[in-house]
Amino acid sequence: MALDEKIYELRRDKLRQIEALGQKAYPTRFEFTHTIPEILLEYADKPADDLDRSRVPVRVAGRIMAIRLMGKAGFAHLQQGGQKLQIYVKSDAVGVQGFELYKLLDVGDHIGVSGYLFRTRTGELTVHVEEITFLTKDLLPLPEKWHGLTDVELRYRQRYLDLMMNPAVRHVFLQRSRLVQSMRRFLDSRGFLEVETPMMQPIAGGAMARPFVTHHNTLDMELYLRIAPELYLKRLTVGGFDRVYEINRNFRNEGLGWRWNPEFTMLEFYQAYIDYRGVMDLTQQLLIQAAQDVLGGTKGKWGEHEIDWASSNWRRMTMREAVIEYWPERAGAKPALSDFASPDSVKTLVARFNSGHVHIAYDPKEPTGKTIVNLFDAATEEHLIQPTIIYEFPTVVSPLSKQKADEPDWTERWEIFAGQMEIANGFSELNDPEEQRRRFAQQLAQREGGDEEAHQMDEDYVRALSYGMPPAGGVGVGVDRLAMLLTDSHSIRDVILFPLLRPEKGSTQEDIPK
RNA sequence: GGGCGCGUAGCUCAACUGGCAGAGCAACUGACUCUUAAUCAGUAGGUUGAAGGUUCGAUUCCUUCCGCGCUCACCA
Repeated sequence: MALDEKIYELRRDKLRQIEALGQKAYPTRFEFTHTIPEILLEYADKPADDLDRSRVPVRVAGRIMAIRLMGKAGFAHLQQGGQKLQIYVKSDAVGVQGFELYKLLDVGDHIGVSGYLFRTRTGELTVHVEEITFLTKDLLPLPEKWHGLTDVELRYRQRYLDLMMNPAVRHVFLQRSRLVQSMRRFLDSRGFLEVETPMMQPIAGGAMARPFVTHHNTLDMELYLRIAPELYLKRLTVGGFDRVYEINRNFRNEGLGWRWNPEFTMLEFYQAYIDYRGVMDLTQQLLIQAAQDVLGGTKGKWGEHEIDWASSNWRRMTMREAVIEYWPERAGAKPALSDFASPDSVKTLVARFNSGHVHIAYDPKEPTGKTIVNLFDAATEEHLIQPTIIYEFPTVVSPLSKQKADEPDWTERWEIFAGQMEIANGFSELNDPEEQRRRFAQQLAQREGGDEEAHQMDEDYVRALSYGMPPAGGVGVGVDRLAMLLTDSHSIRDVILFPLLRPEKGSTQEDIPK
């Protein structure tokens, strides 16, 4: 028998003894006067004399995180809302039966106590307990008390223990919640309507990624988990919702990594009658507001760096300007704008870039715009720590964006980078149905050329555009990555409560031997 | 899929060059009515991830497998 099974049995036995003392094993409620955070807020600064004079009566509940027994008295710490409060239990005050109950308690149990507040000799605010109410038994032992839980796998698999034992982890998820609230407040106050669009889609559109596939039995049809809500949100702008947004999960069947999780949360919003410049400004404001709401200021620690979200610290440059700006010294003289103009000149640029130590893959068959994006990623991404807006993206990688009026090979599209991550993507929405059909056809050709991520044709979407979609700007914001940046977390798994893990052995039906 | 690293008690970690598998916490028993990493005395807890190999002898060296982490590739 493993130790935790022994402890389980021992504690079940204690639970029976607790019942024998007249307590319910799993009571349904406990009336409290304060939460532990409320008590700390109200009485943390009250001197001992005041407490003795007023004898503040309290009823509080919490989980026992430490317990010390000394003959006929003892101390314990209760935890609630991530905060701890000490209780003092002595036989004289709780009676023989009450003290028998106290002796049957373990670290991890939930109890409620009533009594009054006082300060110990060392000055710690403490509840002088007069009655203990047993609430719930912890049948399994908690992690070790001062090293806590550090095993990364256990932290993710048993996040509840992680949250219980590691206050910093709890704080990250509180911050994440604040972030989402901030974004909702920002958009709601500007007249945006929050909507929910399909997660299961017959065509996985709106981004370039491999989708998850599932099957609906009654309709006997293949469905894809969405890779983006984009095409549905834009159908809503056709329907007359001029300002819409959605905060929800996307699913992409790709690799995992420090900034990639197969399911991730994205904010997408669309506003009619403004272009990519309009949503660029709006998104910058949204991010600054979010930073202020989460950080309480504009500056946040990011590893060895400090990211400053203040508007004065943002930079804006075109993709081509960025490649020029961050062109590595060892690759020779900086390119000129004209070097991006033709397939041949871009090919020469790649050759020059690769003559340095860096090397990017180059496929002569791929469209020139794709090559330029590869060049951009290789040359600049590591430099983009502070908030930076990169605008004007090649048309060939932007099948849903409007072209620049004077340069049809380029679109009115931008991305925001910070902490070496892409965190937002926006553009003037392509609303010409015929051009949209041509772009889809172009994507199909790439798909036939072996690009599994190329966009699929969506006839219903083209039909919607044919009814006339107002000019609009739209944006996607990676909520998880933004949460990482605002909480100094360096793995996306640290901002997702239950990140995807390989299933635990013995956790599924198939693993159980017959 | 490639590379690097890790796997020892429930948790956090030791074990020298290959030589009797250990400590703290948690657990159990006892003492203790202001402790807070409570203290003191005692008890129990292990197929060292698995299988095989080398060796008088393997936690240690080798091989394969399993699991996990990091990283690269894929991810516009």
